Amino acid sequence: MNLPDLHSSVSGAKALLGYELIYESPAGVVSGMIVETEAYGPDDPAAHSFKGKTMRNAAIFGPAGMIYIYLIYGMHYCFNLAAGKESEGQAILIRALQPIQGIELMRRRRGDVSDINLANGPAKLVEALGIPFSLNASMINTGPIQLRPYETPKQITTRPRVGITKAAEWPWRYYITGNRFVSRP
DNA sequence: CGTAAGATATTCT
DNA sequence: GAATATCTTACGT
Repeated sequence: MNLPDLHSSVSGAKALLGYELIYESPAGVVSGMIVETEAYGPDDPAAHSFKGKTMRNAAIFGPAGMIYIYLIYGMHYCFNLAAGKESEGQAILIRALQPIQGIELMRRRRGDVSDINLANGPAKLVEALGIPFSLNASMINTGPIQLRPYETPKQITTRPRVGITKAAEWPWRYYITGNRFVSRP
């Protein structure tokens, strides 16, 4: 297997940087290098799993490598991977990609934006890759979504997570230092 | 450069 | 009724 170390959300968030995330659909192959992630849970008031399992978040409680896709603000989808042991409720949010394959397809899906803006945000990358919500609760590397090593980051920057109010000071956001495709350097 | 508003599903109070 | 792991457009400095 080409899976990174997902034994916890924090170690997985760091290990995923530099991996290539690939989605193969009938429309074509699109992929990008993961340049920014955030860790959620366990015992994390900002995590969707904190208040227990619901219909929406059940995939977080699956085995490491299960895909969790959720709808936020009624409009945007975000892509996560479950981490840790089954039913621990840990997840890693993929926040930004550097486009590699299928850039023309991404441009068509994202509309009239500059290349830097194709996938430099959690909802942007889902739209750019064209990942459908139907892949929620499926496993990475067993279906159309694949992960493989691409590049080893030279340096990783650690910062507080973006867009949350609970546990906002926890430094669980990681990105490749100096990469231009990070959402908020 | 900056701040503000709008879209609107799911969950919690 | 209010908040939320967001993005885009509009408008003020």
